[in-house]
Amino acid sequence: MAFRSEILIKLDKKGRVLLPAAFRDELPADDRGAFVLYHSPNVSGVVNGNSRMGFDAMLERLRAEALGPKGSLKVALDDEAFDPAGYLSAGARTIAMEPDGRFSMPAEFVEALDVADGVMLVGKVEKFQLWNPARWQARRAAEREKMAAFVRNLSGGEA
Amino acid sequence: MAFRSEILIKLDKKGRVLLPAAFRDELPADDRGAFVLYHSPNVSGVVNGNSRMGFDAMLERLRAEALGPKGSLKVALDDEAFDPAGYLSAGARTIAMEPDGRFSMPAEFVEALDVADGVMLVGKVEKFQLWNPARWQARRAAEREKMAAFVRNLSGGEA
DNA sequence: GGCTTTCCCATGATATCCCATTGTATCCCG
DNA sequence: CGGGATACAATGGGATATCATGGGAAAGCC
Repeated sequence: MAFRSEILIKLDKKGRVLLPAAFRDELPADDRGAFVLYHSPNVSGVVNGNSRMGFDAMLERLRAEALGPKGSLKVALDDEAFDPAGYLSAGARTIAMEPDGRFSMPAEFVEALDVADGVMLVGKVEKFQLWNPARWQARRAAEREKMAAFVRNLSGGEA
Repeated sequence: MAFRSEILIKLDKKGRVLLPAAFRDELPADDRGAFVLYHSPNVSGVVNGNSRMGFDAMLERLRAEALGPKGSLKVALDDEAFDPAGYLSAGARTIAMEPDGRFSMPAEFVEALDVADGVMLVGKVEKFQLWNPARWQARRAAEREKMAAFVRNLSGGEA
């Protein structure tokens, strides 16, 4: 399971978006009818997506990391302590797809992305992202620079 | 089963509140007609909600954890010892829904939340919370900071 | 008999279902 | 290897169902 490629998809006047076949094929075989969208925890204007399975697994790792083994009972009772998994959940929505792979984009995400008639879907290995197409172009240009620098600094075995 | 998303719901002049479809769908298939509301054990102004099943399971874990294997017998007899599960139960109410998913909010919760015409429902994975909308905004803003810090401190491979 | 609670119906907005269209990729067959 | 036939991906749009909400009528309850 690995999300790849960037695909520009129409947002039609009924608010529907198609999850491209390339992404649908990466959803678990036994849970193809729905997936999860959630606000990026630290970048505004970015919405992340994953399979329900993938999202839940991430929450679980998060809690294990943040709270230790006895965390589950504490997190169930303590409403004061900060719970990163709870935070992400609040910003997440389960999205059901029609048989043809389309879904209606919740208004909150349309606003967050500030998109009007197209959404850029970007594969990020174990998750994917939704971007405003123009913003993604800018981001992508910036990342190209960083990637080049990263490769340059890989100081391989060669002199 | 995982509660997600935040939804603002009207509290109408008859004291009714709708449990949104997104939350109703997370209730066990064989127990869709009712759920449980209970006061947060450590944050005033917050009311928690869960399926009857989920709430009971939490109480059970609580007793097992707090009192050990022989806890159930002890708790049945010892009225002197403090029983956290009993405490939570006292602050809990089973809420029956109408077929359309609405329920009438008990006055004690309306007071605790200090709401007049709207309630914010927030998904927290294995339970959900009810908030005064304005208070939730404040809480959410604070948590956004904490989340960003949390992500920052995940000390990736970068130097 | 007023008051609250429950049941039922109404309504606007949204989401879902279903069918149609177009373009591209794949297949099949000689 | 060409040349269509076929399958599937992406999109549009009408009809229908569901969601969230308001409000009237009926059924308790002191």
